[in-house]
Formats: sequence, structure tokens, C-alpha cells
Amino acid sequence: MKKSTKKVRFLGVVLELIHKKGFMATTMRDIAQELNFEVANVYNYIDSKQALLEEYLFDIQDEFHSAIDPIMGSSLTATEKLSLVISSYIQITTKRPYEQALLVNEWRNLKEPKLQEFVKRRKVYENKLQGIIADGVEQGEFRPLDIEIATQTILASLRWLHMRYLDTEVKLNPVKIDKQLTDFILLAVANTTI
Amino acid sequence: MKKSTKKVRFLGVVLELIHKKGFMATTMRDIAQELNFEVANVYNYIDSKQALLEEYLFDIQDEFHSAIDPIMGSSLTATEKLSLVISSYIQITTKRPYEQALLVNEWRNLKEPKLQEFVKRRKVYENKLQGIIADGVEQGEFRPLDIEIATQTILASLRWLHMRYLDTEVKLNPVKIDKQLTDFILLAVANTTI
DNA sequence: AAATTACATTAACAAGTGTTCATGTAAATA
DNA sequence: TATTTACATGAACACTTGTTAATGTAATTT
Repeated sequence: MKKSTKKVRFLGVVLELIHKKGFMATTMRDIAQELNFEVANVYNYIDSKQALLEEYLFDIQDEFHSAIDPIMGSSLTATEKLSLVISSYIQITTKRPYEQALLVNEWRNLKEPKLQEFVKRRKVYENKLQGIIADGVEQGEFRPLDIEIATQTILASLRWLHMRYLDTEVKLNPVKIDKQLTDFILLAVANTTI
Repeated sequence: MKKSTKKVRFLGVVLELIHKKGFMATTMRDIAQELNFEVANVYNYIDSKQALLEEYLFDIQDEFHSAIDPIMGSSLTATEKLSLVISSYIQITTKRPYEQALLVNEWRNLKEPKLQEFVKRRKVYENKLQGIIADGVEQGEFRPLDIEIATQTILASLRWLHMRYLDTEVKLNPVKIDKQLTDFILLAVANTTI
């Protein structure tokens, strides 16, 4: 549609509104009111309510892929790769907590065929991480984990963080967070003590 | 309202429907159709759509409290307590995955004042676990973690499990899950190797 | 057998839903 | 200056929403 600064503002304001009320509970009239104009004008910014959700979700999902791909392509050890994935995940979350919250909470509200596309793409990301874990176990860097459970557990352990970067809550120090979570996960998968 | 077996069936069928479609997207007419009767009859089972959500959420939340309370009251070590909390969490999740899914995904759709009540009660649970962590750090059983981050991370690492016990997916072996997750978390918080 | 309760229907309600159309004006471009 | 583009409005649309009222019948209790 557009790409002016007005649209940027629109997306930012609406993102917070959707996060606060939930996507389904946010009506087009809610959006219009938040921006002090009439309902019909919302359609000068977006094609539909669904398209709006898709725009947010696929955009933030792309960011996660852009972060993991160069790590996959590198020739680092599994431990180093895992560490980098964790750090990149935290970095994206602290930079874009509202989008991350949508990613966690609202992806279910996508409709087919976009829903399938989203889930498939998420699975690709998970498989990349799972590849790192499998490699680490094979090389003896990690203990003999069930790699599927380990992958899901690691991702889950990172999936709460956005809550601490929303609204007026006291922000946690990203560097401290990074150290705590990296230590936590690396200790959990490691074969040896540090 | 009631407590007959008809109501039990009602709650079971509707629980799955709500999980599949999402609470907001599930209409009273959807519910009626799923049970092969008319909309108005839904109100012979529940007072309102909101009350239905409240019934599910506070019931499963109570189950988590009932599980953690006796552990808190015991005179075990922090490590033993943490281990038991993890196991009880997994047990509830595997036994009632749909309710657990609601707990994770749909609590936001509660309305005041029930929403506040829910959040407050969840905080109580979190504080109990946080007490165990704090104790473990003080006693030197655990490493010097940031106890708030550790608590949230542990809980988050358990919060994906219900997904593997829903629908027609291949169920994971609960005993294996228990061992993998307990190892994962205890290693992550431990001061020493096992 | 009579009375109460549990389960069901038909019909309607007031309010809200996403979206479109026709139209207008301010701003940017030609 | 003329014209296109960006941003805005008012009115309406077809449909869906949760909920209630009035009423009926099957099952259970007295």
C-alpha cells in the first residue's frame, strides 16, 4: 500500500493497541479511534484486518530467519552456534517486544492459507536449531539429549522474555539477560561443567 | 448450575472446540452446532460465554496450586522440591493438555475483575517457585542465579509441553519427558555436575 | 399420579462486525 | 498551474454477535 512515515506511525500505534486488547478483540473502530479518525480511513492504510496481522507476523518472523541463517552457514562449533542463536533471539526480542508478543500470542488468528505458511516457516526455523543440537550431540559437545525435546525446551525457555520489555515495566538489562539465559541453556545441554 | 454427566460431556466437547478455534473465534452458535442443539440451549449449561472461560481457567489453575502447596510445606531440599514441582507440572499437563493450553493461550480473554484475580493467583504460584529457587541459591545447592529470571525461565521451559499431547499427534512418553526436562532444568540451575 | 427439575426449541433483540462506495480536501508532483 | 496522489469523512451494507423470553417435553423426584 504505502510506506510513508504516516504508515510507520499507524503500524506502531496499532501494534500496541492489538497487543493490549488482543487481535480478535480489537475492532477496526478501535483502531480508528486510537488514531483519531474514522473507520473508513483505516482502509487507506491496510487492505483488511487479516492483512494487517499477516504484515506484522511475517515481518518479525523474517527477522528471526535473517538472524539464524548466517549462523547456520558458519563453520563454528555447535556450542558457539547455539550461543549465537540465543543471543540473536534475545536481541530481536528486546528490540521488538510487541512484535514478538504477537508472534507468540496471535499467530493462531491467521487464516488459511497464511496460517499454514506461517507454521511451515516456523518449523523451518525450529529445524535449523534442531540441526545445531543434533550436531552438538553427535560431536560429543552436548550430552545425549532427545534432540526434539531439547529444541522445544530451549525455544520455550526464551519465549517469555518479551513480557519484561512491554508497557511501563522496568526493563531488564539485556546484557544480564543474555548472560543468564545463555548460561542456563548451555549448562543444561552441556556435557561438562564450565 | 449443574453437575450431571451431561454437563461433563458439554464441558469436554466445548473445551476441544475452544482450543481448536480460539475462545474469541468460538461463537455460542458454534458450540450449539458442535453439540447438535440450538443456541439458546447453551444457556442451560452455562451462564455466559465469559463464565465458561472462567470455569475452565480457575479450575486448572487450582490444580496447579493443589500440586505445589504440599511440596512447599515439606521439609525437603530445594533440589528435591524443584524436582517435584517439575514432575507435578508435567503430570498435570499430560493429564489435562487442553486445559493447560487454555491456561497458556486464553487467559488474556478474561475480563475484569476476574482477569486481575487470575493474574494475582498466578503470581502467587510463581512466587512459591521463586521461593524454592531463592532457597536453593542461599543454601548453595544452586549457582548464584538471578532468581527472577531463573523462575520465569524454568516455568517457560515447561510451557510448551501441552502441544505434544493434543489432537492426533503422537504422544511423547511422560516418563521420558519427565526425565529429560528434570535433567535439563536441574543441570541448568545446579552448582555441581551429577 | 403429581410436581418439580433437566433439557430442548423457536423467535427475536439490540448492538456490533468488517468492509465498500461516493465524495471531499490537503499535499506533492508534473 | 494543472494533476495526480495521500489522507480523510459520512453513510450504508449485509451479516454476526451474545443473550433473553416464552414455551414445550422428557426425565426424575415426591
